[in-house]
Amino acid sequence: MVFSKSFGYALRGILYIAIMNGEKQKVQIDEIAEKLSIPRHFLGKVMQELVKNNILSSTKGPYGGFSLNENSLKISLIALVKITDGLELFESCVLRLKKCNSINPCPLHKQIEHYKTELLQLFSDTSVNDLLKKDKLGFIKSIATI
Amino acid sequence: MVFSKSFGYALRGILYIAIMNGEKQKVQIDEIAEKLSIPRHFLGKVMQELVKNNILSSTKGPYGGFSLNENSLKISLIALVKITDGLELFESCVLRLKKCNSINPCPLHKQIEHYKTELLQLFSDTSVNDLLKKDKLGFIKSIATI
DNA sequence: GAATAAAAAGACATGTTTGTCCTTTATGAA
DNA sequence: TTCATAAAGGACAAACATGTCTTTTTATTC
Repeated sequence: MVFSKSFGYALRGILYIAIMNGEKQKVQIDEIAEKLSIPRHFLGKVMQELVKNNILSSTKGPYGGFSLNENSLKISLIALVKITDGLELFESCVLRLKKCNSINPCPLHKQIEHYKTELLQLFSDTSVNDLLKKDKLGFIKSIATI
Repeated sequence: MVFSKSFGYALRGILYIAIMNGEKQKVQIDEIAEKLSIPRHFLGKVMQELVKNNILSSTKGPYGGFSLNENSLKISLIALVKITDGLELFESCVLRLKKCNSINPCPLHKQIEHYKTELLQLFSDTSVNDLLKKDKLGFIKSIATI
């Protein structure tokens, strides 16, 4: 349920680039950081990681910036979480017991397992594209409100 | 979904004392820490906090230790989370947007809200006592397996 | 080739969580 | 009263997440 700030920054960054696409292909980190109120350099690291994982492309120099790949928007939320946070959240015990499983469950195992499964399903089935809506201005507002 | 280690330590600590109750009223921090493989001093801090919040009692000196209060086991999981972690997890936006709400929702708001509500409900409705079972040995094992 | 623009990369700073150590305080027993 | 025992409390350390700054690399334009 609680993901890292990196995850939020990554998702919002991708969405911002997607919305800007059409007006301009390349979007600079300075613009994204400013519009979304994200620390510029920290966002830079996050975006670098997305480029390394082929979620985004980047070009240096004048007129450079970050841009979407053909399949950028098809990425599932779970794939994004995997890059920014890893999957421990979904795979590990709430009480952080290493040996907790359905055979030898912790006291909360049964109660929690249901949520983990459902959330995992949702995040596997939902792509970044699924989150995009028609109203550009409203959408920018919704990802920009700190 | 992911709570602090303090939460896990607190819950397992209370459960351990509950299980030991009957055999002896007071349980020492050293015993709990050893049996549950929890860092002794860190557990000490967590237990202190529980005493401050009237979840447990403690007595110093020989034959001292931690013991349950009359209502210790009636405490809800949400009350425990509140003490160890605070309620931000349940109250804040997944993307950490301050102004996210049902009127002005972030792109994940609708998808996530359902889980937050259900988990909050579960944690409000479940008491520590609800987690206790018959089989003492199996239960100790289940809270002790790191 | 020189100047400029933008991402990449690495070093450093801050904050929070988690963990350790040492001293103080309270309690019970001899 | 003295001693031993156990929690309380404070100071410190390590690890990790987050944030900032500076330099390097790459690309574009002139």
